[in-house]
Amino acid sequence: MRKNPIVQRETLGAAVLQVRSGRATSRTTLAKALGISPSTTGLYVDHLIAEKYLNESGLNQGPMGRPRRILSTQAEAGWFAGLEFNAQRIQAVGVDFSGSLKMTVELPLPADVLADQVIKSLLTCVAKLAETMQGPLLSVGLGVPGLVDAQAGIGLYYAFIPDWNQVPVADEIRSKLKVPVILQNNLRAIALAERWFGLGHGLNDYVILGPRSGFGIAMVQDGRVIEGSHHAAGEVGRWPWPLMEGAGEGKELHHALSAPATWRRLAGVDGLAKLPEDLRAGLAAFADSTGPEWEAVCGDYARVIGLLHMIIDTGVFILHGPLTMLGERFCQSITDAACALMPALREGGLKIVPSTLGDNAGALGAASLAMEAWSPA
Amino acid sequence: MRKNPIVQRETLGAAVLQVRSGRATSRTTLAKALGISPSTTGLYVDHLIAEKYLNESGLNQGPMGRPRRILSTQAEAGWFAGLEFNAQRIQAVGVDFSGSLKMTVELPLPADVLADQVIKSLLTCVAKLAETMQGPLLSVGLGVPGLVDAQAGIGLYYAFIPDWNQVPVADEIRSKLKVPVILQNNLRAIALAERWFGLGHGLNDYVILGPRSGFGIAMVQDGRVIEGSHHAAGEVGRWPWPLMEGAGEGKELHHALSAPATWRRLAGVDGLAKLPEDLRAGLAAFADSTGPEWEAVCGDYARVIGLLHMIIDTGVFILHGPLTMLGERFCQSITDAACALMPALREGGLKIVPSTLGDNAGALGAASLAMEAWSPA
DNA sequence: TTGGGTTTTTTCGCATTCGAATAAAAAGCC
DNA sequence: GGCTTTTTATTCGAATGCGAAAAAACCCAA
Repeated sequence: MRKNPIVQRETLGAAVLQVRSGRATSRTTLAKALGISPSTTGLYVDHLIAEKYLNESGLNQGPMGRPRRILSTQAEAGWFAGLEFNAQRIQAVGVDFSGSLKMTVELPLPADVLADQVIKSLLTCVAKLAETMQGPLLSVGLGVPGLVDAQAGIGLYYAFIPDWNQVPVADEIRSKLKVPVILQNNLRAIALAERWFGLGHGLNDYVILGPRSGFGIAMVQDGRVIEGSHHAAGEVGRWPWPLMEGAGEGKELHHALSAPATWRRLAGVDGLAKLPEDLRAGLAAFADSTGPEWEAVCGDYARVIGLLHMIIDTGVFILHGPLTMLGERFCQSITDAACALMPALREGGLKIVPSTLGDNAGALGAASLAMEAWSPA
Repeated sequence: MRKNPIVQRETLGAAVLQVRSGRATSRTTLAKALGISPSTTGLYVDHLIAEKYLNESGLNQGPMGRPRRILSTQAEAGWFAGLEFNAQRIQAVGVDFSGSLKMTVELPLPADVLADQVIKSLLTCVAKLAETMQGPLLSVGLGVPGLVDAQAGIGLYYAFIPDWNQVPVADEIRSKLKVPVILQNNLRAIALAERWFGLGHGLNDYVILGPRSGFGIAMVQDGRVIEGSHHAAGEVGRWPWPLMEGAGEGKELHHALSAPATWRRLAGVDGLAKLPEDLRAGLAAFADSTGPEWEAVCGDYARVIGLLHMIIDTGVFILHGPLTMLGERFCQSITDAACALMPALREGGLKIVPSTLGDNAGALGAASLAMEAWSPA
């Protein structure tokens, strides 16, 4: 038997993350992934197995040599809650310790909802999840709309909930549930969701395009989400647009590229026209569209994405939200238009792809937050 | 006496950096800055003093308690070379171990210079510096124009030196001088120069605006320079401009905002007009200018900076290069124009300042690279 | 079946790093 | 001047993490 006392909780958490993500499958690969020695890694793994967070699930014989003892996360060790909301609804997911989505809950919010009630409803969602999820709740991730101070756990501002100003959501929920609560902006949470549940698996640099009721982006550089000095990185929705004309009401990127605006432009109707009941379906109808409207929309997207690409020189743009219904062709049209407008992009390898995640990407991202933040007691 | 054997070279280097920058002035503050225990810090400092890299320069009595034993770097311990070049000239600086600029060398390059001769000339510059600098050369930093793979030490591409393609500059120079050689793009080196010699002292997030023969930016986020997946972050010069018109020859940001273009626009002459002999002086003449040309130039700058600000939400923009001759008022005009065009910026606290560094900022940045990379043998 | 080759895991001694306690150096205060 | 208070630096035992070497587990070939 080996010596027992180990303490670095943070490293234990990191080890679990590596195993859960599949980046590390054995003690040796885990050692490399964590950058610590194989001997120490052995101790950590022993500890985690003793505490029932990990287990050994068989052997993996390579072409030669002693086979690896495969490590995997113990699904029953507990679960993570991912909560995301906007002014209309809360979406919540329960994810087991292995990182598998087990349950989704959706809760509509009344019109003109206030911060207090949002928090209460968030707790309701967790309670609902807890009814079916196995084991203890380990931590909670929160995807919050608007400006967010992730470090402090405070929701700074959100236009569509009147009193959403300097709300210490994280503390409020932590005090009720007695588990760690981690906060992040909606869209930045989605960036994490891509890493854990979507296309961002092996990626270290990518940008999330989030056209919903407005237009914003989230950037991942070197594996880290960019926050900005004022927590406002990626808030490009208030770019004046079209750029060269003067500023004015309605002349912002929000009004040109949001999901409703995109539908209106494709449908060729003005701002007063009623939106379809189901916007996603409404958009899907245009998946095979052509013509000047299509060109115009793609052109605007191309311009914005082109500019972004030349600034931060990232690898991939992942399109999110309702507009994914427009499919691959939409992304391809944008790529083509961008390369036509900006010859420099041809070499740079511009790549735009629709996300494979659905409507609950935000909640999944919140769950990712929870997973990334957790470490054993 | 304490025990002697210490090995973590990297930590020793980091300790010297903290002392040199003035962030740490005593053993205790150094311990905090490095995130290691005071006891260990004591050992490291002893070692560095024994090796003549640091010394104790008196006491600093606080309001109470035992006074701090002030640590400082030993200027005579050696020196760093900072080299920067473009197609016209090399600039080189010698910086002593305390980080003080001691010497500058400038060497013009012949027209149509090739990579080989650039490298030879770089070595000539180092030799010239070595004649007067005291102590051993410790490391060399290189500010290279164009695309650069900093990690690999390779100059990838530069339009104005014909055979500047995949040049392993770092290795070539290292093999001659037998000291570490660190590479970085020109403008990104300037970003470091601001931190060590200029306005970026306490800053962790800022953007360098570099209008010279073209237009590019360098971004520092959380203390780290952003490189981009293809080493091309900040290469915004090929943005189509004016944005909404189609692409075309000469319709790029380069051609609107470069230093020569700015002069031409302010002077109201077309692209064929001859540039003044001394562009800096020529620009300085417009420092008190007004009128539609001034407005137009500031408007374009305002648009670009505004867009950038909303994307990466950084704290400060530092203007570099010849246009600093236009002074504070230029920056103020841009700020005003940006806030007029983009109401969102008013809250965000947009701040634009001219750099206090002169023409040798690139070389100083290269020297900063050298300092940051060095650690004792 | 036995022995070499290869890769993973563990053992074991060592030493760097830490923490708590101690010493040191000054100021203020009676 | 001695006392306490406060902050900085050092001492010293304890222990975490590392490296080298050994052990383990598997393949393959003779």
